[in-house]
Amino acid sequence: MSEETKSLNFLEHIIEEDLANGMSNDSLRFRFPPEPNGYLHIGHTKAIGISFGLGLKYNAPVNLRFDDTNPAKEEQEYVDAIKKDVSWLGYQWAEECYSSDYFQQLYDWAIHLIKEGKAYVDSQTSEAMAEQKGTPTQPGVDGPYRNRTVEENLDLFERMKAGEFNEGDHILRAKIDMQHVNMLMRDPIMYRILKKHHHRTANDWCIYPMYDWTHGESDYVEQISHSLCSLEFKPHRELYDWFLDQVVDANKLRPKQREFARLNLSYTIMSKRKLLKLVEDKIVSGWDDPRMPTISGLRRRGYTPESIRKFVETVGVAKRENVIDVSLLEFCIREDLNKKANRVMAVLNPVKLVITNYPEDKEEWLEAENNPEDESAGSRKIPFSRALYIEKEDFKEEAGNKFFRLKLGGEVRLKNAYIIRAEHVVKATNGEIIEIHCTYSEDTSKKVKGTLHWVSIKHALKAEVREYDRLFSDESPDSHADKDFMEFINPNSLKTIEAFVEPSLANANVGEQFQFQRLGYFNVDEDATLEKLVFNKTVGLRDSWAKQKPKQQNGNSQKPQKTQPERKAISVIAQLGKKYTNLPEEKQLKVKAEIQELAKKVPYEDLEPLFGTAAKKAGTRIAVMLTLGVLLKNGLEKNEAINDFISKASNDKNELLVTEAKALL
RNA sequence: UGGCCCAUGGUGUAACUGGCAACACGUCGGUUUUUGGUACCGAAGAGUCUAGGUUCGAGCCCUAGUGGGCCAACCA
Repeated sequence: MSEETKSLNFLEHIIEEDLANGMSNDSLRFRFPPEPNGYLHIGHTKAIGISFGLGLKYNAPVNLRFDDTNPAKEEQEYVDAIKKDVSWLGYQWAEECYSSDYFQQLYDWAIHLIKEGKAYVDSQTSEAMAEQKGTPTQPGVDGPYRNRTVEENLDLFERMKAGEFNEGDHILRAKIDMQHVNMLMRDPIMYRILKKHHHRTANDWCIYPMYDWTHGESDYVEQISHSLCSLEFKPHRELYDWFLDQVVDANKLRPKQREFARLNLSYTIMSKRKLLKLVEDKIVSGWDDPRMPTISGLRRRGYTPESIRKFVETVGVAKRENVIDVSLLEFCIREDLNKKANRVMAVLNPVKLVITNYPEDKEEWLEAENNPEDESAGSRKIPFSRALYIEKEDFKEEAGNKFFRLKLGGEVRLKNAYIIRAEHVVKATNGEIIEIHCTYSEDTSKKVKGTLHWVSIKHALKAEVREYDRLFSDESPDSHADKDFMEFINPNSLKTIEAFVEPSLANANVGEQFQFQRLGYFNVDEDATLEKLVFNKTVGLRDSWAKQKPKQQNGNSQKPQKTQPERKAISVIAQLGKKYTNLPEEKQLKVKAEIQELAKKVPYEDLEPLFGTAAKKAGTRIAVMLTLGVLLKNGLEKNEAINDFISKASNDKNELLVTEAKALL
């Protein structure tokens, strides 16, 4: 088990430190706390992966806790969907918890706070309270009800609970500090009246606790050691700790909140509210539309749990804002499916190909390997006959020798079958090629450049294939202050094609995944019926030919990559010098030579200012000295500044510098 | 007229108590190949936002600046 130890992320460092400081491994406990008000998306996967991943790593329990404190937005449907998604991802929670399980405890603690004079009932309008709250740059002011007596507060709060008041009449607030620099500490609301049916507690309660009052206390009840959430909760930490301070028992574990940067994916959005809009506006067919970044969407699209977990792991955890390129997600799914998906042949944009020397009524069933990556996948038989379909793209009447596919007079291999030669084409009146006539040879041992996939027309099955493109045309659609994300909707994100697939697919099951050879990975959509197959394109294969084509079009086109302006030689030298004294001798020689080479390009005007380099920066001075040496050798006259610089350096305490200086004396 | 957080190749993440900036994706080239896939080999690409400071030595510590993000819902 001497696997190379992977470096730890900052959360793991925190845990290691806690462990080193005496926390026992047994007290490690994590939680994933979604609000059941929508579907989970790829962004949540990161949070899930972090907490559950830590649970796996430290062999610690992880709770799934539904943060259900707002009955106006939450529904059982979402609870079920979330549970399904988390288990589908392959994680097992220790306990299924609900914030609503703690309503009574929270209420009791609230009473305690009131009695301590740390919470009070406010009876103003929300507008009035907002006004008193101030702004980030202006302190707030105390409201008129702030100093109600404990008795009055107790009485009012009990009557709030008893349902005597209407929504909005009163709220319970913590009494902290209206002038606090952190807005969240300006007497935050703990309870509001909500006369709504709750999906679990039904009508037992008409007062509901707010997030801040609930979250830390729930972590405490569950004895969560590390409560991990995304960065926007950082300002809440102070409140989290304040609320905890009011109730913790010194003998029990005190949870700590730590924050990480949430995941952003290029060309998509990650906000539940905005995703909901796509659903409501019928831009997509539902939360599980294969174009959606939801877990259910990705699942339907053909992403595997393994690939998503790999993705999250690869992405890492830190505190910096990030936008991850979708290409990484695509890499993860390709890598996984390459190993798992059986290969089949399907033609998406067909053109008819007739093998003129193949008998009209003959058919053969040829052996085809199911997966070259997996011997145990075995093989199957596929039918071959005189009339086939191949991809339109795979034939050109004329083409250069970079084109490995079929052209007139050229030979190509039909995958798992014979080698054919294109003899001539039949065109429609509009010039479109409608048939390619070929001859075949049974000798399959010959080397040819290209191999094409195909289906036998007589045996092929029709299938609907849905190809997806990104939903948005902008890399970061919801981060434009001046534009709405809806403006970037890609109108062509779904393309439906009538395709022809090999007959072995007749009994493919919903969800089953295949590689359509040379095209990509596809799975059977749930819309498929006995009569009609429906496939989703999960992701295409890497295609280095597709990348070639644009290059050829604009001739010897220049790369789109930005060429960086060349750095000034002197700044490179200074950079190199900085580390000079720190290097092992061998490398020093290398760098020295490098500096001397660069020095040839340095004008004296660039060099002189560096004579003033602080005495301490020996490395830089050495680099300057080396450069100067080259300039002098190339005919530069010594002047006062130069002599001064050299003489000072030759008396330096750094031996390397002294050596170089003396060489110039 | 504030507070907090962040800053390393195109992207993301590393770099242990300060000591030769690494890994993955992507890009480019090559080898193999009955998938222009896979696998394998190789290359380019950052000198760590800027300016100071501490140090023999700074991506890492300190100060200031710059840039970005977050903070004013009876949402979570």
